[in-house]
Amino acid sequence: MLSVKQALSKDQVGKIVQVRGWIYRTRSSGGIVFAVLRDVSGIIQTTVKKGAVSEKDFDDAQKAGIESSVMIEGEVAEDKRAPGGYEIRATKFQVYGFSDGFPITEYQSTELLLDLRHLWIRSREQTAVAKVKASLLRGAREWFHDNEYVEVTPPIITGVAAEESTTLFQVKYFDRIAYLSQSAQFYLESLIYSLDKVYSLTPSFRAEKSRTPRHLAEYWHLEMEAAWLENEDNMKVQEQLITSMLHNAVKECPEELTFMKRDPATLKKIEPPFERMNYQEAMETLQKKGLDVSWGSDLGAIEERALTQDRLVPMFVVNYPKELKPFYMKENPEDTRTYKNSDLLAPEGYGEIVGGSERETDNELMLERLRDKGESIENYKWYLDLRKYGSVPHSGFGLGLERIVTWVCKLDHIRDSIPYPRTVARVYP
RNA sequence: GCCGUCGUAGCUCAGCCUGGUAGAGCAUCCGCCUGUUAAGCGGAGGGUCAACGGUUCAAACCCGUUCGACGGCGCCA
Repeated sequence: MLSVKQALSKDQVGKIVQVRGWIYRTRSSGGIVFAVLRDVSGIIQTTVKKGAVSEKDFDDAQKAGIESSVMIEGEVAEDKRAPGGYEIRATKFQVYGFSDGFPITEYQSTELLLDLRHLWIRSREQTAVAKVKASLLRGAREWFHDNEYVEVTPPIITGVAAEESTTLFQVKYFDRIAYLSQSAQFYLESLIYSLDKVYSLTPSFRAEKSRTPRHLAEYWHLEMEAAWLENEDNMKVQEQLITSMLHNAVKECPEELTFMKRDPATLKKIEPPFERMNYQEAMETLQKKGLDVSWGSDLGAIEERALTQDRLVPMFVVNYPKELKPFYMKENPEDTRTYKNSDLLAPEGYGEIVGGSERETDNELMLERLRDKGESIENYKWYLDLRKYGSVPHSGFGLGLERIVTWVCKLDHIRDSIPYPRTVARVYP
């Protein structure tokens, strides 16, 4: 048994091979059936001629519609008329499962593809995206492994509603209420005291009613936290990690990237260091472009797009005003209006993909900020404890995996970066 | 939470402005076709026009309400 990709080779020409998979396209013209076969590795045309196979096999080949599962045996031939340049001339056509008229046809709407997601994930687009995603993840894990980070497994169900409780999903937890995690950060911070450098890959849940091409209610969150790490070094980790992810995808998935209209060469060229732009400079740049922003304005979708749409390499925006960011970030001693933090923006207008910062170590400062925000101190008791027993400077960040996939695969919407997107309007299938 | 667009055959849409009793292509089924590229030719079946209410002799079409979907903003990764 060969994969389709293996069969598509000059070495196989003249040999009898067996392939199996699903019918991707099929056309019949009386005495000959053209069945294009799909498997994980690609597609290949097979021709089934009357007389070259048994009568039953020929009947089955005529009947087998799109997505029927089959095994085909035949001789590999080079043929200019075949898409891809090679075809298999069948001597056997064995059907495992006939397919009813496949409901996804040439004409598709967004709604249909979401309703039939369990079938649409078989598409070549979805297959390519899934492979690229796996490659990006492998690149990330390799980098973490090479740099002695320990992968840890923080909880998904959490007990207190830390950080803007409105954005959390509630779950019934025995006879109490618990919440689905929106970030593993606090738990990762607690683990650096023993493991020094840690990371985790977990689903994160946000109950924000976001209706945008950049938001999911459930997404895969790659987070890292390291002791003794200052904000500038935190950015170095990000640019190295992302480079490792991109380069691994280029190495493992050049065909899938090209299929998604992403030239692998543009990713190959991305290397550290990424540009660091101060928040202040970002505001000035945007003002020069004619946008109505000033100190204290947040960078929304429009602003991020304006900053990055002509770039090919990600960029950091650093040192945001404190009022725009959460309480746990470290004050910037060079400008105490700001934090030692960074947002990493993807190029080509795709927007924020990573948010990170050095963490505050002064409990008094954090208590003050929490009080200002009207938060209940009780909820943060264990977190504040961490600073009481051998506090160290440390930093970390969170990366939205689907955001990177959206950029790398040039997707119009983040929902296509995950097999079963969870959005405000959809939990089915 | 806010702004906008759209619900007609299994799918993609036309018809709505200007009311008169339902159309096309694809898919399905039946024929024909030995080099097709989501082929071609002939035939058949397939519709509570999202739901409810109103106006009218008459509503897919005009008006209202509800529901659903999608596009965008905000929030974030």
